[in-house]
Amino acid sequence: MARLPVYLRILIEQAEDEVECISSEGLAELAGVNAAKVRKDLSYLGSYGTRGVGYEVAFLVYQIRRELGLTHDWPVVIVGAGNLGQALAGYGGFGERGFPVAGVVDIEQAKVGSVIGGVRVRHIDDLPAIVQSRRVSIGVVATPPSAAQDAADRLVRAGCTSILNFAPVVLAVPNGVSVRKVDLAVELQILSYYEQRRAPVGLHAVGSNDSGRGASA
Amino acid sequence: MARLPVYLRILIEQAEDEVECISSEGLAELAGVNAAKVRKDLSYLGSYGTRGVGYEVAFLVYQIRRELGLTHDWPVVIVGAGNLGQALAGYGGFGERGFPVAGVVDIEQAKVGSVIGGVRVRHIDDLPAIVQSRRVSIGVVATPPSAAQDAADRLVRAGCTSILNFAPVVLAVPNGVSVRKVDLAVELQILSYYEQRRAPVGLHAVGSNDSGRGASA
DNA sequence: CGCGCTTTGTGAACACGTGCACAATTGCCT
DNA sequence: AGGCAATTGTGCACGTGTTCACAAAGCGCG
Repeated sequence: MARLPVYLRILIEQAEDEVECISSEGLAELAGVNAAKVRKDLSYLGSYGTRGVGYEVAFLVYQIRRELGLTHDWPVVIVGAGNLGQALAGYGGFGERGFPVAGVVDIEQAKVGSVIGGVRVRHIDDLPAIVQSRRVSIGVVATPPSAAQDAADRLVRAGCTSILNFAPVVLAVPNGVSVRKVDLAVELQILSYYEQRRAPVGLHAVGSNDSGRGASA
Repeated sequence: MARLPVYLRILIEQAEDEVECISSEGLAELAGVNAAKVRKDLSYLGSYGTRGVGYEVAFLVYQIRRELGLTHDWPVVIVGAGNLGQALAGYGGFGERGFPVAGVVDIEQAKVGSVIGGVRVRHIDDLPAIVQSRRVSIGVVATPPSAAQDAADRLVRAGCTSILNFAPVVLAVPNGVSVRKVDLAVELQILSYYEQRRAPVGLHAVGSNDSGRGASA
């Protein structure tokens, strides 16, 4: 269930605000989803709330962390030290959320040696060493499209079993390797689709034609 | 349909390789989906292939572009000139795919004036002017979480009707405004979920337990 | 000119995720 | 101690998206 991470983030925020208990309805509103869905998701966890009261925030955080495998850090290695790779390495959000950057590698010698976000860029030939020594199982592909499949192959050979792919290509990987794709242009194209439907000829925009994630004000 | 952009990218690639005609099965394999799904998606476009032959690539590209509203460029404005905002602005992929960066704004005067990817960072107070003069309808939120809602509000007030949100928060927007969220940490957490399920106690990893997007090699 | 091969387009079964509604359970207040 | 209000957990119906399977339709070859 792809909603658990969202719940988790909200619950952690609530915990920081010293909220000890939250109802499914409250959590649903914060997450922008249906209350019944929240309950079903949480009950699927086997997690227990207390009827008449709600869910204990700290306990839920623990349970979701456990379910998501976030009881320990997952170091990630970034392949590709171009614009995107640099941004990802420099973006502090990964480390904070339990995904420290174990290394950044690139195929170009010219990029090797520079330091990004406290991590020195190493050559892609060092990938197996990094993956094994740091026990990395998640690789991030931040290369140009033409190099993405090679990057993925190298990650798999080095022992990574999960790949987060930012390149706009469909990666072929062996069975047992998970791939998730983030294609920024696709997101924009979906938005443009709704934009275009909104006002076909520049006429009065009408209808509640949102992307399915818009919330009323 | 969120798959059209994927088809489009593949078809454009095929066109560059001088492929003139493609079958639903071929396209399906390249896109990593079911052939029947491809046919249904394309027939939903009202687009016509020729039975016994396949689809004419150039015509399909045109049709999908039309459906997605990609017959003209959609300038975007980026709010937040931090790590992510800089990367997005510097990332050439946007402009190439029809989404030129019309401007980058930040609330901090210290960031104003610097040039990123050929675009000068301007103050967020200039947002309405940029949006109106460049006819921007898509805004990108690349701020820290705490500033994201304010950024979204400003975008909406300035006249944007679509928002691509990189901040890990649920944005509240008026009806008629589309929001799409890209949360990098969530993607990693989903991967960690599968990682954790893969080898509960470090035992022999088994099964075809992929994320639903893995392709066999 | 007709036959067979290939591929599209689509009707129908199926699976899945969603949302409602309600019984069960808990805590609180009297 | 008992009743009431609040909230969870879940059976059920519904809508959506997916997949199969097959008829319709075009192309090439004999």
